[in-house]
Amino acid sequence: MPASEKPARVRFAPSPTGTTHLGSARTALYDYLLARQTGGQFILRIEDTDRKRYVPGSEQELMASLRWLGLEWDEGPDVGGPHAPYRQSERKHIYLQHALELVERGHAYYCFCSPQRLEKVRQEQQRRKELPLYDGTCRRLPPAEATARAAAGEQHVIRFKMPREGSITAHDRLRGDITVKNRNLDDYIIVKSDGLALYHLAAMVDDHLMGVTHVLRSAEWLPTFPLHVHIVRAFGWAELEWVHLSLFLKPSGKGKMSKRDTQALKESGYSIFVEDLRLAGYLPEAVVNWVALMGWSYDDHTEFFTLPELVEKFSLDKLNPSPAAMNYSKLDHFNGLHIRSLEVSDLARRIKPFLLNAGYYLDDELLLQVAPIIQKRLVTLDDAIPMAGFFFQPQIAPKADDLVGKNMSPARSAHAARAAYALLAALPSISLETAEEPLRRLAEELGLDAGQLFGILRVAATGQPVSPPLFESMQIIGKPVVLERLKNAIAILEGLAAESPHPLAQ
RNA sequence: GCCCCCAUCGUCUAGGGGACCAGGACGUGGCCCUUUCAAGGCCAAAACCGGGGUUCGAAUCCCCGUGGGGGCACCA
Repeated sequence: MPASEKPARVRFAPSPTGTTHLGSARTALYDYLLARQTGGQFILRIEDTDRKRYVPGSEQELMASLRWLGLEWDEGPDVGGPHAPYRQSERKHIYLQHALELVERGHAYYCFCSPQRLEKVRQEQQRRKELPLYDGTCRRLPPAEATARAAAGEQHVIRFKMPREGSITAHDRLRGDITVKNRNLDDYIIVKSDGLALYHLAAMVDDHLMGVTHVLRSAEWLPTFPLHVHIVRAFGWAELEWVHLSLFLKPSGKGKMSKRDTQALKESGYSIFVEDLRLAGYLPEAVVNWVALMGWSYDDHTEFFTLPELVEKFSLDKLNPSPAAMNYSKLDHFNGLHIRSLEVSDLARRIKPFLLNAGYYLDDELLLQVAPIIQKRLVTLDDAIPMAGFFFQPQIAPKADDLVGKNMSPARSAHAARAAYALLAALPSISLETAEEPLRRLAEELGLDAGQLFGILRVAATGQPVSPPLFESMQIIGKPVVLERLKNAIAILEGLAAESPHPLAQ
């Protein structure tokens, strides 16, 4: 185990504004891995300071998705912890108190400008192709006057008083030192007129109060990163270890996912939402494995990882700063790999809800027999429905054309089926051991390829031209039912032969 | 427009001055195996954005271009 990091207290801090997507899942995964690897804590904090964007139910979905992925947190809104509450909307007074401290110490000031005026200023700046920054009107107010006006109840916000000169250098774990001139930074609003803090203040206050050591977040935060460091330094708090993770790009690699891309992706059967992937039959193990490898690598030859293995092998030093396009065919590959590594009973357990959902009556014993023969063939759990649904249907309805053997006439197919019926009927039971050899000999006697005969039997017994292995399937279906279905197939083939316009065609 | 980040096969990546006519994985093509479909095995095609430096030597370090991406809210 790499002991390079001290016990890390990390936080995953999503805002409850929508459905959990893969980018969040990866951040949470890395948080979890770092915490578990170093013997630290994984904190879940809900950043719900913007009540306008709050989506009811998203918090529940978020927690369900994290738990589905196997990422349990040590402290959070539902499990509590030493720094509760873990929901920012419940910590309003804490932020306000800290903002006032900043005002008193000259690092922040009251601003009484109306949103309308600010909008006008911004438009003018943009027309003049300038950086749209606050023009500093209230920054020049005498502090005593500003405090008096605020105390008198005048509408106001609190802005951070950005130094006008010089620059700030902050360290990012993946990119090294990042230096920005202070004049390119704004006097950001840190407390809104409703008294609630913005992310910039709230997150920094919480990270400090909660003893967070490492901040892992998306690279989208890089532009405001210097502001956050300014705030931390204004308070005189300990510097954090900043890790800005690479962005996730849409599969084409051209930019991040938009609403439209998200919809288009769904139509092709994939999704960036964890919930959708679960519903589509992906294993949490596969999603974790796939997402872990987008922006992180171990060595050249190992790519298959379980969560415990990732806890052991993960390292911040192997993180890659460049944006990564999502490769869904690789997700499919990982899903197949993880499905194949499952115990049969586990696989059966996971397939069950998909079969049930598709309306198939479920016999657990039967499912346990079916699972091993489809295990190598599944890409998603959902694939079990078209692949093995017939096992759970009392009736099958093979298509007449499918029953005709390859390069054979209906009459000849019927003849072959009758011969196979006689052979199988005489067997004590049907299995690979008992039926394969005799059937191969029969094919030879009939002048057929084994594939031609087996094809007819496959469609007759399973109702479909593509199925799990024939003998294993027939064994599961059972001799009486196989014979009954074969009889039915013979009847269909004979009917087809009777109406055939080419009686001589063989 | 301004600020910031990034830059190796189609995609995810290894590589941190000589071990690289650049390795692995997905995908693609071919072959083998084979009762269908898979799985598995083998093989192949496929990349260091460009230009300058530094150096005996650069995919690797520096600079400049170019390209791509992100951000510029009383959102997070």
